[in-house]
Amino acid sequence: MQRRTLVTCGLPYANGPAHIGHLRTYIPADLFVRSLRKQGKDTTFVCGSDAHGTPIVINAEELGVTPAELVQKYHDHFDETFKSLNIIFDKFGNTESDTNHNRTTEIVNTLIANGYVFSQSIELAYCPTCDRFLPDRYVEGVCPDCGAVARGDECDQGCGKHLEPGEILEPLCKICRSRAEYRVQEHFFFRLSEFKGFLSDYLDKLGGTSNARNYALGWVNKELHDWCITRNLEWGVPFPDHENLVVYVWVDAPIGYISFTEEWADEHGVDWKKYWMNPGGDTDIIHFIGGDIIYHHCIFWPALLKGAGYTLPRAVVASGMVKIGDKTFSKSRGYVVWVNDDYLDKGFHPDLLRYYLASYTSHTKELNFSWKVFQEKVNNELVGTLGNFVYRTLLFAHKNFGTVPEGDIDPEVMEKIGDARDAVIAAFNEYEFKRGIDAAMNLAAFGNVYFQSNEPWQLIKTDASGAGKVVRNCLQIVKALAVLFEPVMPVTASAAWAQVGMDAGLDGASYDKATVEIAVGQPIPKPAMLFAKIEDRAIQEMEEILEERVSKAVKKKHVTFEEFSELDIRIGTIVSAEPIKKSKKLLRLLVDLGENRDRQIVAGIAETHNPDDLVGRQVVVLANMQPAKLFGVESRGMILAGDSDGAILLMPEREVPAGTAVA
RNA sequence: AGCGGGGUAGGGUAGCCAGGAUAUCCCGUCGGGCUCAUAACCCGAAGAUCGAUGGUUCAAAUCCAUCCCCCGCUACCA
Repeated sequence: MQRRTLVTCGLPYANGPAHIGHLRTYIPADLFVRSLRKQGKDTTFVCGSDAHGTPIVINAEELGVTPAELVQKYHDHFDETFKSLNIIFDKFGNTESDTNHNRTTEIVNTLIANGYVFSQSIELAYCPTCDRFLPDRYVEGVCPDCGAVARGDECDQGCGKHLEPGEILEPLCKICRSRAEYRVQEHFFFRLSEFKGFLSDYLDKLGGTSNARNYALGWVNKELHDWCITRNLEWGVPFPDHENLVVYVWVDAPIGYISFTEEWADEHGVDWKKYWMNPGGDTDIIHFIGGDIIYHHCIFWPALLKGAGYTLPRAVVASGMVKIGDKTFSKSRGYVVWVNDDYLDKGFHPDLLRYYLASYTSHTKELNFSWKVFQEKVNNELVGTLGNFVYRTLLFAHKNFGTVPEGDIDPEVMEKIGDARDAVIAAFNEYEFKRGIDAAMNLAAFGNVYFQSNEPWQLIKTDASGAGKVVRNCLQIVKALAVLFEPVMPVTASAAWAQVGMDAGLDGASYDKATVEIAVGQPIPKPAMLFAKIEDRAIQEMEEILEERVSKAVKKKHVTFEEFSELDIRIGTIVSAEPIKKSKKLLRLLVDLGENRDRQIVAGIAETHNPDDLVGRQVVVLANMQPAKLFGVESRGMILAGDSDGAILLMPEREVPAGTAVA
């Protein structure tokens, strides 16, 4: 009995449009699925929109629409965008579907029945000003373990520990910056800690990429905390018997993988349980995800599945993140390239992007997106090597023969093709997409050498059958290239396939077709070029768009005189200055601002200024700066300074009384 | 400072997990060839103490240790 494979992609969050970063996961996954099918493997490919969670609720609120409307909008957007790129899922679902609600409820109930869920009354951050319980990502406070400033769900700058709701100290509402208070509420927890031993064994055997496995093992070897799986929201899957609570989005999102499979199976008369309720059975589940959600897929998710008795994933393939111009993706800073606005709508062919993203570097490494590199790869590799070989071969064949001419296939040529095919298959199966594509591209380069060194354009004058033989060998290579490149560039590969006169489509063609001798007499129609060069102008335009987006993002808005008047800027005299322990940049200053008491101000000038030299100097101070604690020292004001290669302190032209106003 | 990712010819990259004999590929530079092909293609050359030091080994870009540097996020730059 043949094993079947289920491939999934991390669910796009239905809260914004698709950008290039998304594609780093989806394109290789699609490539992988196509490659499996070319090996004759029974493969199903599912994905869908992640519909729940706080950001969607808040964003919908701001836009004046319902969460459901917002989700539908982006669901349709992703669905269309993926299709435009020929990323073809068997099912692209939505975690808000009835199937997913039902499946999530069933799994939660099973976990409860199996004793893996317990309830506990916990204190949760509640903002009296906003009148709501604060989701963890809207809470800021102090890490209970290391004392660093932390986010509600993770001590992201200190010890890196995952924080459960209610753990954080001194909570602050991130929305209105006011002090949050704790209110007691009953919540439900998943006994993740009981799965430590299981996870340790499981991860040892987990397939996929090593970055996922190693990262997760690092966590398992530490301490696993039980996991709060309920939230105060009205949008999501209700927690059984508790109408005011929904299931945490990270529970129902991956369950989407199951429910999408169910929906697909129902539509095709297949039993979904063979996939998901078949532990130790004959199904391989492979998750493709971005490197940012390894924790959820390698820790929480397998524990949930184990606890509820479902099939465990066999592999997790985690892609490296995409950067832009060496900067991390950031919508707010303008470092983003949109799939539609910046690529498809500009008329670039989807296959080019597929090629670039899959072949530039190893799948697990960071990829620094650059229009310049994109252009170089297209023009040199796709146009110069692959496109040129195919076109020169086809045009020569068409002009001189019109059909596939007679002539034996060189054993050396067939061997090269066979080697390339094997290398491509092996590499793709190991998630080494670049290596596989390089192997295919090497075959094209070999084709150019073969054509060049055999000089058919000379032979044709004196020895037509000799030229024919060379041409048939080259056509064989073209045929093989079409097969090998189909997973990467399905549209272009199909075009090449048709151009060598194959009448059946390339879609169902197995890898083995690469070494099936091309039939003599098959018509070779007039070819069209597979790839067009990308002009400098087009790239320049794209670079300008990106630059403009970045500069727009950092541009500051105008302020009114009234707004400016709210700033209390005064001249003060530094009374004392001393370094702050453990900090290399900060000084603790006492400044006379003409008030009863000197102000304590923390300034980040330790690297450029000696404390002793500062005493007695006059500086310009923003006196009504929001007080803040830096390294545990309260700062009530801000010293103004030029920011150029270190701090350049602003000073008055001549000495004035401390407290003199600046306007 | 914490966490993450890196340091391989002028630029960008592969190889590192499973250590071996001329370190990959793309671009650039220099010289040559070809003219079927999208000024494409082919051949050749120069160019790398594989971040540093120490260790393991017959053998290290690859394994171990220590250190340095760069980038990103967060964070002290209030």
